[in-house]
Order: sequence, then C-alpha cells, then structure tokens
Amino acid sequence: MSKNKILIVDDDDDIRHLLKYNLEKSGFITNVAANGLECLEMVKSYNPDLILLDVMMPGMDGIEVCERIKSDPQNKNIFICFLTARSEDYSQIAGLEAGGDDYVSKPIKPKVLLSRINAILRRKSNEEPKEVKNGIQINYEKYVVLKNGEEVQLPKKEFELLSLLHSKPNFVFRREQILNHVWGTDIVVGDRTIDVHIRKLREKLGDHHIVTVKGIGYKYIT
Amino acid sequence: MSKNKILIVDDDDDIRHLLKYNLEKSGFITNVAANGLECLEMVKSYNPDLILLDVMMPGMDGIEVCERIKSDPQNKNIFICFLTARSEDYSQIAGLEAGGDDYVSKPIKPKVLLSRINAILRRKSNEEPKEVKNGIQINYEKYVVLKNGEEVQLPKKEFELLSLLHSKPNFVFRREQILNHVWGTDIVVGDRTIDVHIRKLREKLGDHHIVTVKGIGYKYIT
DNA sequence: TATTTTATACACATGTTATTCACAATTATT
DNA sequence: AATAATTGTGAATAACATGTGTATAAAATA
Repeated sequence: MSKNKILIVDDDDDIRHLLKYNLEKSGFITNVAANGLECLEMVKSYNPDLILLDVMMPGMDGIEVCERIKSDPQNKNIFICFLTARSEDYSQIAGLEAGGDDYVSKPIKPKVLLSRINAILRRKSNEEPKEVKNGIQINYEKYVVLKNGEEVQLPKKEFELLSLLHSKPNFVFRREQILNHVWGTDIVVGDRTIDVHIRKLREKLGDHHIVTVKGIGYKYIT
Repeated sequence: MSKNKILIVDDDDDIRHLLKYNLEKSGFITNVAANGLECLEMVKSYNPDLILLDVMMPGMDGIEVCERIKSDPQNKNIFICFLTARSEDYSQIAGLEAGGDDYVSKPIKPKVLLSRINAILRRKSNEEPKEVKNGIQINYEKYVVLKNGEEVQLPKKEFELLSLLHSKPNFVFRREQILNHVWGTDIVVGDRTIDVHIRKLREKLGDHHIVTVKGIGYKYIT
C-alpha cells in the first residue's frame, strides 16, 4: 500500500499531534500544516494522498483551501476529508461531498477517523482500474464483496479485514499491523480474535484466498 | 421535452432582460431573479430545469447560491450554468464544473448561449429516464412517490429520506450522513429515529427496496 | 381550539456480530 | 521424537445494532 500519505491541517496544536500520533501508529505516513497557506504549499511538496482538513481556521478556511486545491486538475486524485464541528453549517460541505470527498465530525474519535480513512483510501484505490483479484472483487460503495460476480454481504470487521489484505495481494500483513488497521491502536483484543475473523472469511470465500504465514501474519494471494 | 423552464439570475437589469427576451424568442419559458436570495426562493416556487447564474453578485455570490441549491438532493437535476466575466477567477468554478454543470463567459453572445442551453437540456433529458429505479419513481415537483405508477403520499421526512437513498442507488449511506442530510447538523435526535422512518418507508413501499447494512447504514437497491 | 397527521422517544425484543476461551491441530525447534 | 510456539476450531457469551410496539410531543389542519 504505497499510497497512504496523509496531510493533517488544523490550527489547533493538540489536534494535529493527536491525529499524527494515532495515524502513524496505524502505519500511515503523515505530515502537518497549521493553516491554509501551509497546506497549499505542502500539497505541492509533499503530495499527499489524503488531506484531513479543518473547516474552521483563521485566515483561509477549509472550504476555500479545498476549492483551491481542487481547481488544479493535477490534484484531482487527492482526497479531502473535512473535519467539522457539529455546529458548522453543513450545507457548504454537502455540495463538495458529492464530488467524492468526505467529512468527519468533531470531536474526533480516533476509531471513527481510522475507519473513515481506510474507507476513503480504499475508494481511491477502487477508482483506479477495478481489479478482480483471484475471483474476489470489493465494492466499497455498496459495501459488498463480489465472489465470482455474486454479491456477498460481510459484517463490518470481516469486510475491513478482507479489504486490508486484499488491498495488497501477496503482501504479508503482520498481526500487529492488522490489529492497528482494523481495530485501532487503542483497543485491546485477545490473541485469537484475528484468527476467528480469518476463519469466518475462509468459510465465506473459500480456503484458498487467505494464507497463513506462521509467526508473521496473513496474506491474500492471487 | 416539455421541460424547459429557465431561471435567469443576474444583478444587472439589462442582462436579465436581454437574456429573457432572447430565450423566450427561442421558445423557452423563463423567469428572473436579481440576487441569490430571490434565486433560492424561485428554485422552490418556480422549479426551473436550468439556472443561468451570475457568479459575481452583491450579497450571496453565485458559487454560494449553487452550493446551497446542490446541497438539497431534491434539486439534483436542476442544471446550473454560470455566467462569468472573463476577468473572474475561473478556478472556483472549475471545481464545480466537474459536478456536471457548465458556464458561459461574458460578454454573452446569444447564439453561443442558446446552443449551450440546448446541449445542457439534451444532456438532462438523457438522464431523466433513469429516474425509475426498481419500480419506485420520485416526482419532486408533486412531492410524490410513484410505486409501480401508483401515487404514494409520503410525509416530509420520509420523502426526504427516501430521496436521499434513491438518489444514489446501491450506495450505502452512513447513518451520520443520513442525519446530516435529512435532519441537519445542529439537530439532535435519538438513536432510533432513523430506524423508525426506515420502517415507515418499508411499510409503505415494501421491504425489498431498502437494505440495512449493519454497522454502517442503509442503501436503496435496484 | 379540536382533531388529525407526522415526528420523535423509549423500552425492550430480536438477531447479528465480535470476542473469549479451552483445547485440538499444526508447524517449528532442539 | 519430544517440546515449544503458534494457529485453528467449536461453542459459549458478551457486546452491539437494529427492529418493533407503543407512548408522547410537535406540527399541520380543520
């Protein structure tokens, strides 16, 4: 998964650090900007895949930053995810959302943010040629898995676990990585939890898709 | 193609009249508004198919007007064509253009405008037939839902909820998104409110249209 | 104001999903 | 081969999300 550079833009120090800390723990590469101008510069130099953009900022607000970024066709596949306070007027953001972006309401819960980011990056990778890998295709919008063209509904955790493995076929994900991506860094679950979910996936999709690499983790094979 | 109501929005008297004159001569039904607020009201009462919208206006500018209109899913098939002066910053409009709209540069040449309008309306009429999805058709003008041709009257919230899901079939809307769109960001409602409305819709339309995606939200299936 | 319709709340039923755990099976190590 | 480490499995249970009946509030209508 080479594409996971995230740019965090918020005028609040604490939020920036909180997000940076959490995201890096989950394996993302991050960078920060404190205002709109810094953000615009970062876009050029850092070339992020996803921008977490605070709406309410002194100087240039998030909406404007977004518009400027989007006005350059070169940036068309940078995703922008707004960070909004509940009280802020949603109507402006709504219009942009149609364009393919997303938003997360403050106060930010790391778990929620993480799953949203995963969803966005998945969607992003999905816009590129839709690869059917070994008979399994994932549709993130419909939230279904296509197994030889047939739709299979998976529960949330199973879906996310499969998404992760499927995103980088043949790459071995360590158990720790899996935990961080799917469960988040703050949650502690027992030793056998991953295994059980893997089992469920195997039951539903067949045994030959997911391979155990003993001592390390799992991989999705093509 | 019975539908060709055009709303002209510009703060300049002369331009309004010029456009109105020309368009009516070509057989379109037109109406005018002198500013953003008037425009928003007209959208409700006049229900145009196409809005010619000046970008540069005192008070609310065209971009904002557009965003407000587009934020309501009911207006999703109103086309908006910006009228821009050459000197104006095109970058902001570029972003919106992606959403399916168009723009015409001032000074306006009637012939150019006319051919542009025809192109837009043609595009629109091509999209129209898609409206019947899985036996359910939504008539935003009458505020009524057609279930196999038979009219079903839905209360406001139910109608809006259905509109939202129906606007993007098979796309899973998260509960949060639904709340924001139908209820707004500032309003707080209980946890079961969405479910109750979904239930009402299922009672009236049948169970097979709306599918629950546990842990995520709902989708309208075709 | 009275009446009806619509919207929301809430407690609880139901069903699903997530997790745990003891133990079996497998693989690696010596 | 014996042992240790790791993963797989079945079953139980916890945690959770959604559906439902009914009550109540709010809004629309007469």
